[in-house]
Amino acid sequence: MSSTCLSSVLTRANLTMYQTGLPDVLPSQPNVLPSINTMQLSNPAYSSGLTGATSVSTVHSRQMYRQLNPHCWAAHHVLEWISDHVESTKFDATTLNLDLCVMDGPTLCQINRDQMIEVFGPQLGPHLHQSLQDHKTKYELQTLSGPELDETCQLLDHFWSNLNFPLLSTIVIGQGDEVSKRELDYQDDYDLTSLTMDAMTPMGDPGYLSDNQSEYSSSSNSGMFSFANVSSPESGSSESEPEFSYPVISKMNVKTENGESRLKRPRGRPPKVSRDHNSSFYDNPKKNKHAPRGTHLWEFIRDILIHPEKNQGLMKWEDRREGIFKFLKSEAVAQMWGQKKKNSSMTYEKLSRAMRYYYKREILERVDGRRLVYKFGKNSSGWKTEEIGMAM
DNA sequence: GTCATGTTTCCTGTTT
DNA sequence: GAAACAGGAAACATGA
Repeated sequence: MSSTCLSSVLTRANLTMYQTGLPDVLPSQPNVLPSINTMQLSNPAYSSGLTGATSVSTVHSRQMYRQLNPHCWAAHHVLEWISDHVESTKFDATTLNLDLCVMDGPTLCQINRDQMIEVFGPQLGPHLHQSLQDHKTKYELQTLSGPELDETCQLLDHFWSNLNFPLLSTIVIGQGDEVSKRELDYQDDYDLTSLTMDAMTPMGDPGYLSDNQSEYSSSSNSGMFSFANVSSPESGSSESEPEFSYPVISKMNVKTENGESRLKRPRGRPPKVSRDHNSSFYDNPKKNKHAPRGTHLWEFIRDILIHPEKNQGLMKWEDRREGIFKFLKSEAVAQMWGQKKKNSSMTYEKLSRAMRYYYKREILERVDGRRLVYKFGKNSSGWKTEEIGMAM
C-alpha cells in the first residue's frame, strides 16, 4: 500500500532527524492519553501493524506530538502528525512531496486552509487542517480550563480509551463484524463514534430483561461490547452493585384488551430488594461513606460541551452564544453519564427525564420543535465564553 | 431520624 | 412505526 510506503519514508525521516533526539519516555500527562502507554506496550498487534522500521519505542515517540501544543511541535512532530493522518486516511502518499512536509509547528500553524490544500492536496489538506485546528483548540482549552473540569475530562478520556481498546482484544460491531484493535487505533482522531456507538448502545432496555438476566452477567454478553464489562477507575472492580435487577415482586399481572395476561410493572422506580447474599453489601461501611457529591447532570453536559476536542461528536453547540446545544450521540452521552454514576443501565430516555426537570428550575430552557436540542437557562453557569475566558 | 434535593425508573400519552 | 418529548408518580442516594 502506498500510504504504508510513505509512512516508512516519514518514519525513517523521523529516525534520521532525531536519532540523537527524544528519549522514549512516557508522556508527562498520563491522564490525558492513558491508553497509548498501556496499549502500545502491551499489544504486539499494534507494533506489528506498523511499518517494519517502526519499533515499539518509536510508536511512543510517534505519539509525542499529541502531548504538545502544535505551536511547540518540532519538524519531526509535524512529520509524525502527517504520517498518522496518511495512514489513517489511507491517503495515496505517492502524490505527496516530502520536502513540503518538513516544517516546524509554528510554521505549520500559520498555514491556512487553502494553503494546506495547496500543499497536501484536496483530499488530505482539509483533513490535516481540521486536525490542526482540533489540536490547537485542545491546548487552548487545556490552558484556560479550571481544575473543576478535570473529572469530566478524565471520564471522556477513559470513555474513549475503553472504546478504542476494550480489553486489549477485538470488539464486535453488530453481528459478526470484527474490527481489529489496530484499525480502531487509527480511528482515534476521527469519527470513531460513528463506528462504535451502535455497538455500545444499550443491549435492550435492561428493565425488560427477564428477572434472571442482569446486565452484570458479563458472560452472557458473549463478546458484545458492554460498559458493564469495562473496568473503570470510578466503577471499581470489586463492588459490583446488584441493584439493577428487577425482582418479580415489582411486577403485576394485567389484562390486555384481548384478555391476555401480561406482566406489567407498577409505576415508579422499583424498590430495592435486600437479598440475603447482599446484606453485607448494605452493611458495608465503605459503601455508606459520604462520597463527594459529583457534578450535576447539567454540569456534566456542560463540561462535555466545552471540551470539543474530547467529546468526539457526542454533542455540539448549535448556538454557542445562546447556550443552545444538541445531542449527536444521545445514547453514548447517557452511557457516559451512567458510567460516572456507576449505573450501567442509564439510557437517554432516563437522562432526558432528568434534563426536563431542569426546565422548572430554569437551568435549562425548552427549544420547541427541535429534537435532542436543549438550551442552558439563566440558572446555569460556566458555559459562556466570557465565563471560561476563551475567545470563540 | 427527618427532610430537601437531585436524580432514577417506569409509565402513558403526544409529537415529530 | 419509531424515536423523542412531556410530565406524573414513586423510589432511591446523599447531604444537612
